[in-house]
Amino acid sequence: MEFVQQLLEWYGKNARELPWRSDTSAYKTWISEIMLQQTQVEMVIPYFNRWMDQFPDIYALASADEQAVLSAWEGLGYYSRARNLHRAAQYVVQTFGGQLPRSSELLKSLPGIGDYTAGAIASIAFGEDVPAVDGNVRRVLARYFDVSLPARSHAGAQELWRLAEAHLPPGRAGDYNQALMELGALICRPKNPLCSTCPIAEGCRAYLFDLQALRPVTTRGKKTPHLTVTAAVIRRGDQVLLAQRPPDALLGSLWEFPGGTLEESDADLSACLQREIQEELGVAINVGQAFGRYRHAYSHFKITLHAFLCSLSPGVEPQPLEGQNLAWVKIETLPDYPMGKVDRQIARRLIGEDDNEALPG
DNA sequence: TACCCGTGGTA
DNA sequence: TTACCAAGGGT
Repeated sequence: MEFVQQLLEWYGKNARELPWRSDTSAYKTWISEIMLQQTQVEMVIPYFNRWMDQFPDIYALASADEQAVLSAWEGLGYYSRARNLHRAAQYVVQTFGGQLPRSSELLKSLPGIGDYTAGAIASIAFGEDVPAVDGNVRRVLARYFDVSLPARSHAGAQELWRLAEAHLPPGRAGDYNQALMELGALICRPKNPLCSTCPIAEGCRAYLFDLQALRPVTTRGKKTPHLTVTAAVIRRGDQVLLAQRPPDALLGSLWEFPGGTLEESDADLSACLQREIQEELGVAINVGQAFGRYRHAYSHFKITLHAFLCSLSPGVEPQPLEGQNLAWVKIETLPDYPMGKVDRQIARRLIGEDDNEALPG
């Protein structure tokens, strides 16, 4: 059976013990697969364990507040995954009586489940004979079969799915898919693959031709822009002002210290902050002393954020001009509001934790 | 289709 | 420092 028998044998001996592998229930498999999207195993493990304590089944998830779901997700990134998970749970409870659909095709109808995740859940939890091609599988197959089409192109993806399906051992799709992924993660790594210990190196064309570094074929990404942004820590007594971000934006539905991007027309950082607050909240703020400089890389751009302690003149009340939720929050309750990394650093500094997180200057 | 969407690790 | 990568999906 070509390389598949060797692959399955290797997987049987070398599979890592992971929290979601001891019980391949549909719910646990689903949660783990969503968390694992674009996220490494070591990062997911503690989140998965906490999640199962907090939302042990689909009913607990469906009935939870979105804010609690986002807080459980805080730090994992790609927050639409959490919002989609929450929506999908409610949909499954309402439409399917709490039972996740058992077929790959139906699973794809749920928000947040695409081709890969549908194949993974259907094969691992329900035993359906369907492939699941993720970044690991793309790399393993592109090397083993020396696929020269760009892996992320339409034609390349089609070819890789075809290869995955063509070699799928009936009745063992779950192990087969996971074995390919495990091999990609542990042996057939993007850089410095461990070909000397690879169980299928013998038949690997990339190994034969020494093309490992050129497979899979990738295309150049564009350069990431670097923006300068400002944020206002507007204090009033023991409270501070938070704004909730739009649901479909970057860091959607998370809370932040209001502010925005420095523009050419801004004379300086203070002018930028005053303009942004005027636009978003309809008020003039008094910009006080600097409260830290933070660098951060998002998925497709980088920022340097300058935070400032600010105040409002007596009687001035901020307005949600862009339809956003606003909240005056006591400092000690800041941990209750889900935030992205930079805003969380600011919040922690306000509380008095991690006094040295901000960069000098 | 290309672009948007987080964060942490690595070379 | 920068670029790339990680169990991708939505639009």
